[in-house]
Amino acid sequence: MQNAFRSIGLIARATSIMGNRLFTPKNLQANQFLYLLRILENPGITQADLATQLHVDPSTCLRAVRKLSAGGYLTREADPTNQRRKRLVPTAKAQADAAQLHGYEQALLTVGTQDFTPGERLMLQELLARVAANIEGLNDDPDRLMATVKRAPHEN
Amino acid sequence: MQNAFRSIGLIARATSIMGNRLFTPKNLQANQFLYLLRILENPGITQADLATQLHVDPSTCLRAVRKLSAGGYLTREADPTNQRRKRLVPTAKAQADAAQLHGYEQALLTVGTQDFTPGERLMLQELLARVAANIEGLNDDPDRLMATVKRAPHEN
DNA sequence: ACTTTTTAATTGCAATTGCAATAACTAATT
DNA sequence: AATTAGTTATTGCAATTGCAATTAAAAAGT
Repeated sequence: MQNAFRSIGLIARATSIMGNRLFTPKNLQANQFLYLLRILENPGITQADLATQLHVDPSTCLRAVRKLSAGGYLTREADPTNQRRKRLVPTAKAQADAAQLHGYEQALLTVGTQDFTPGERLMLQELLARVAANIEGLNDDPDRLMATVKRAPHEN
Repeated sequence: MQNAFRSIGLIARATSIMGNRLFTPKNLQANQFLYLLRILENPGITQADLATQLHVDPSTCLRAVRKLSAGGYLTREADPTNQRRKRLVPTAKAQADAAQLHGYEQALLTVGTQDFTPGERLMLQELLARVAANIEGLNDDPDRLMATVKRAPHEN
């Protein structure tokens, strides 16, 4: 049996490529659909919070959001209480695509777990959510992973 | 509960960043350690096969391998039976780092599943391996995913 | 034997990414 | 109130990525 993280990497690369190919006709490359889904579910979210949710660099988030804005999928409204914060609000165009975006996510799950029992499907989602939480915990203490790597380093 | 593929994307991005940071002191950026692990486990593997295993573009694979070669981690030996095939063979330097690379993979698993029972850990690995197989199956029939996306397209 | 098709590795290109540093604004401290 | 520290968004930069097209070699078909 393979280390679970190898499978995770494979699946992530494969689905990213498929998603980008599927949505390029709508000018939604580069995982922009991931950002759009989150904004649709959290209207008014800020870039910083979105970057945290998606585990991408704030600058990466900025550029994806900028492209979505240029494409007419969202507007960036300054928060009256805090001039720096830009609230990301989906447009009607984004709302029109929401169903297809969720349909894509659901299709991935359907095909990816096509031979699963409902119980297995639920189990997978639960276990992965826990792994994600554990990995996010490393953000607050990155050295913990290093400490867990026990073998000798063989420095150059 | 989140769609499993969201968790997969999050985990993949987070671990990729951590891995790159951990191995930059050894000049192993850009997921090169993933390639090196596979080559260590499959000495003599060709670039095409490696690209298939890792689900990356052959050109991406070429450039990662080229950097590993430049860094002294492997040699590229022409296959006598087929002039085109270049067999990738790990060097002693690569062997010396093998333990640390496996240690990193193991550490990821340890931390990522720190609150799991052994049974849950095994279950996760099995379910993910099956998902990976299902997703790879899409390579042979990419339209199947599109067909599964049922919602209306709302073309531009 | 000759042509066509497939395979393996490669290159140019445009686009995305993360990191480091910066700007602008807000909060906290003295 | 003034200075310091922290937050939010941003930009320059170097590096990686996937796609499309190219080269070279092998296999298949005629």
